[in-house]
Amino acid sequence: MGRPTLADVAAAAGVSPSTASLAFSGAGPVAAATRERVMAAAAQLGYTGPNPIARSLRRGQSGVVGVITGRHLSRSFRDPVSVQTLDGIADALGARDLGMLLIPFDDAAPGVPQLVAHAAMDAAIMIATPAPGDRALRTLLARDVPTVTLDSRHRGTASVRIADRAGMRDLASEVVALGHTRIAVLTLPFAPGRGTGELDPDHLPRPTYTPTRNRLAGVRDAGIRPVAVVEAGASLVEEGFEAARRLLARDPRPTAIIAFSDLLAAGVVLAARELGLDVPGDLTVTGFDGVDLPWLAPDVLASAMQPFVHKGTLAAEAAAALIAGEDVRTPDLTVVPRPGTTTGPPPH
Amino acid sequence: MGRPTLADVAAAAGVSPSTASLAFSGAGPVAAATRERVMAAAAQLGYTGPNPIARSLRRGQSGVVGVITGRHLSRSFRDPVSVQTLDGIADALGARDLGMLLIPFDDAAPGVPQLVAHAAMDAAIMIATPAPGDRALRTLLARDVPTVTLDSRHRGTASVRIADRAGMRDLASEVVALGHTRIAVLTLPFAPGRGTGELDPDHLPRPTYTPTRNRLAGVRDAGIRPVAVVEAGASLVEEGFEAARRLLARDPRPTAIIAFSDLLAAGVVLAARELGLDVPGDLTVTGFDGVDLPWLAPDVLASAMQPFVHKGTLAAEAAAALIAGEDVRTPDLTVVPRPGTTTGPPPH
DNA sequence: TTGTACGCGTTATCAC
DNA sequence: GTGATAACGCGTACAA
Repeated sequence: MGRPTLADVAAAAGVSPSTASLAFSGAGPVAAATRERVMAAAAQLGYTGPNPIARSLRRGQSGVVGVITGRHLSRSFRDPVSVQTLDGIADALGARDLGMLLIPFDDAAPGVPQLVAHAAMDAAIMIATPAPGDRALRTLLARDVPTVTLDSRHRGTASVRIADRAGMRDLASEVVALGHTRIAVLTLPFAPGRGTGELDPDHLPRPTYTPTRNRLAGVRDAGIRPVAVVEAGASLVEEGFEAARRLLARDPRPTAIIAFSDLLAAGVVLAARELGLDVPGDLTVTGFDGVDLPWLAPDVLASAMQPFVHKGTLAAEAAAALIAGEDVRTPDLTVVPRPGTTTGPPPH
Repeated sequence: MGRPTLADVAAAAGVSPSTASLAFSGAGPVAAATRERVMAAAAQLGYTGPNPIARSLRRGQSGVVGVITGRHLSRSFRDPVSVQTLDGIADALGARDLGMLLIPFDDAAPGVPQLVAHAAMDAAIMIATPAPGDRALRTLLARDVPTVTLDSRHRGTASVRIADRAGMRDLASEVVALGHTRIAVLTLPFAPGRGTGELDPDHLPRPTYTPTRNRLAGVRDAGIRPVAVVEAGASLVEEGFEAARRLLARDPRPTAIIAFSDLLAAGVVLAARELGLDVPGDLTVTGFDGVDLPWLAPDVLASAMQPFVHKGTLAAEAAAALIAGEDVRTPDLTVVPRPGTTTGPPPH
């Protein structure tokens, strides 16, 4: 015989299955003596508790929240942004005894992973901001899995958003206030699957990717008309490095580069160092996100700090609320300026 | 009416439930025309595939592997060692369409999380090497969840292990060959829940924590009789820093410090820098693990590189094999020396 | 090639 | 406080 079932325990204890169930779940009135007998029988048979799958079937809930990360977890794990978000999610889910099922997915790759389409989950959180039509998101919605997205609003999902437009406006305004006029912008991707490339500052397409759109709007809100715009293919130090080489080769050289993420900005700083440029003496650099990059010492990026952990926590709480059938409305989070050491007046 | 079931689809298509099931799973002969009708009915009703929970119950498998990490994922995510291991696990599980359920657990905290005790999983992988009697491991074994551990052997589990004793012996031998005689050792914890502290080199307890035991044995294999031993409370840069301050305050000062992890060794290098000591001119430092610490530049730690990603892959494959009911025997992995820049002859 | 019948292990509901 | 019954949604012998 295989694993004992609750029915076996009940039989051994001389009670009905329903009573045994109550004894275990504690969800009903059971005489202390009866409970004792049930527990004793369970111990005797080596029964370690209700089969979680059967319980899930009966209750119609799996107790699991799917967390959709970028393909290759290595990237998510190495990216300080995802790490903090995941951390917040893990904390909040754990506090509710909800499981966290990690599902790597990349919309650029063909096919939809089995797990997105078929894994048991009561709700899902998409770590990466999905573009409109994102296949994972579509699949989840088709399955009626309540979904939480970050940074962007989609039909049928709850979303946790951040006031990044205002944050970028404030940050960019400081650059303007310092006297810069030849300002270049290094953006995040405008849409999934686009490579790195230079754009015409006067004819920028509308980014479908929300964070890019908001931050671009923030730059404009600050009254900046960039002398050059480079779109990075991803938020990576290497991308920032390459883009900065292009921007810094221009004549006249920009006196400030506004990057849409700290990782990109870090790449800019490294490129400037390699060219023998002083930051901020020769070049002002700003980032976004407010992550900790000790290896960039002695420089500390001027940035806008996002509350990533809190973002994760709110996302998980939103997921829990969706599971409970509640309506979810999450307030926009705000970003906090971080002065850093990478801004200064333009060289004359 | 709620979500449509396979029975609904079958009814709509005018076939029996079993036929509809076969049409979806593809596990039996179904006429093309019949399949068409079933799929059409499914599309019509918005049926997105078999309910994963019911399917799990029926098959007796959940398709999920639990991954037990240290409490607070932030720590695991920030620790380059865990990150690489998780990465390897994620890759190998994903390739098999197995879900990865992340379960934070700390044996030092009271209680066993619900998830360890009650989550549905076909197998588990413990990222952190469990000490004998580890409560999560005991719980998993009581549940008959096939479990894979790293670096240590336990009854009833498969294990992926590394030849760290030999690796440490080789590394330590090089320090000896350079002529050092006043060698201090900075170890990992001997057992869970112990704090930082200095130990008597002549009366060391036997570490219950396997990696510590093996690396200590490796140091002895190299013929070293340490002048001082400090046990770190955890593999953290800060711990290494504090321990190094103690060790470097000794008179006569050790000329070499052998640390049991790169993070600890990095802390040692930082402490040496703060004291104005030259590495390796005044102090030789070695680490273990072979992780990439760009922020320590220009120093690169002499170390022994563990194949963490591969370790994770093997662990996941072992888990899959256990699920399939196969016997698992994983070969010991070897470590590769990394020369680094932190070793040299002792000052005269 | 298709249909029937049953069981996976649990829990909600209701009667006693 | 306890027990009988049904149902959660599916897969699979087995019979047709």
